[in-house]
Amino acid sequence: MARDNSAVKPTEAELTLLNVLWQIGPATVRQIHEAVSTSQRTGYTTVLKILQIMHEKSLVIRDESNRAHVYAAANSEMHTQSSLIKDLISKAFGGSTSKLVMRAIDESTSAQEIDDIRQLLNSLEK
Amino acid sequence: MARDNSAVKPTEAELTLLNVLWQIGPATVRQIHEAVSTSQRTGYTTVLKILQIMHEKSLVIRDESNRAHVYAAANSEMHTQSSLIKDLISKAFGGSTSKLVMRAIDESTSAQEIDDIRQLLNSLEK
DNA sequence: CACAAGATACGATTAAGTTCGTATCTTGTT
DNA sequence: AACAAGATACGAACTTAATCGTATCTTGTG
Repeated sequence: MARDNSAVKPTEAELTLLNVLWQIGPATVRQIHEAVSTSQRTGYTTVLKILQIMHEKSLVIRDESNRAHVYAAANSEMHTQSSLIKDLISKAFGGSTSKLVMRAIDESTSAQEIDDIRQLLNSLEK
Repeated sequence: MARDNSAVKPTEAELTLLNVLWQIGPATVRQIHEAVSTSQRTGYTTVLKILQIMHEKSLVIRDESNRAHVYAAANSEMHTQSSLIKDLISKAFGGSTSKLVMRAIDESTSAQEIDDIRQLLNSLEK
């Protein structure tokens, strides 16, 4: 029986690749490697290997119909973000969402962002 | 030259011990081990070893004046929470605090917590 | 002052994550 | 059909984390 992927927490390197996939959509190893290379130096086979491991963990799906396999994130960015945030809330904030929000907002938070958050709260009124 | 501890991200096991220290204050290995044992089975020397490593990393300070060393968190809970949250925002939310807050609040968030967050926003008005 | 209780120190083991070199396979083109 | 380009697969090396057994040290008490 395959492990439920929604419980798997991506590692740091894996998260980097997921960010690429969420941004550019399904892509070949070459494309992913190129995208990653703009911000860091990483070998092609390293990216390949990590994608293969992610495939085993079901963090990505892949289309093998062409010679160059096409990888895509198995879960949405939203879903993964929620899962990461819940993990942090339980491990470092005693389960309190409001404490986390309090720590998240600080002097470096722009007025625009604070406004966005206010809007969100208002939309919860109903 | 010693590494700046504010850049060190505690591992999961380390965070567990820090949570204990923040809760009960400076404590001996035995006390920490006892506190941890209520929720998980961990060997005494395992706790000791992790504390020693944390000491090397300057995540904790220790008073060696008594035979049983007394450990204390080197940084406040607030400081560490802020640092963990910033790390997550940059790695999984493209640097957007508002996106993180949006994901943090969901159907499981209590009315009380939402109210607390609203209060926080109001206090930012000025 | 010896000893036992209980403390720290140390080293070994295991697992996971990251990286990359090399081998092998596939396929379009000559 | 052979070759070269470029793809995947595989395995090894290295690092960090986590766990714990054993050795050693310290000290109050008889």
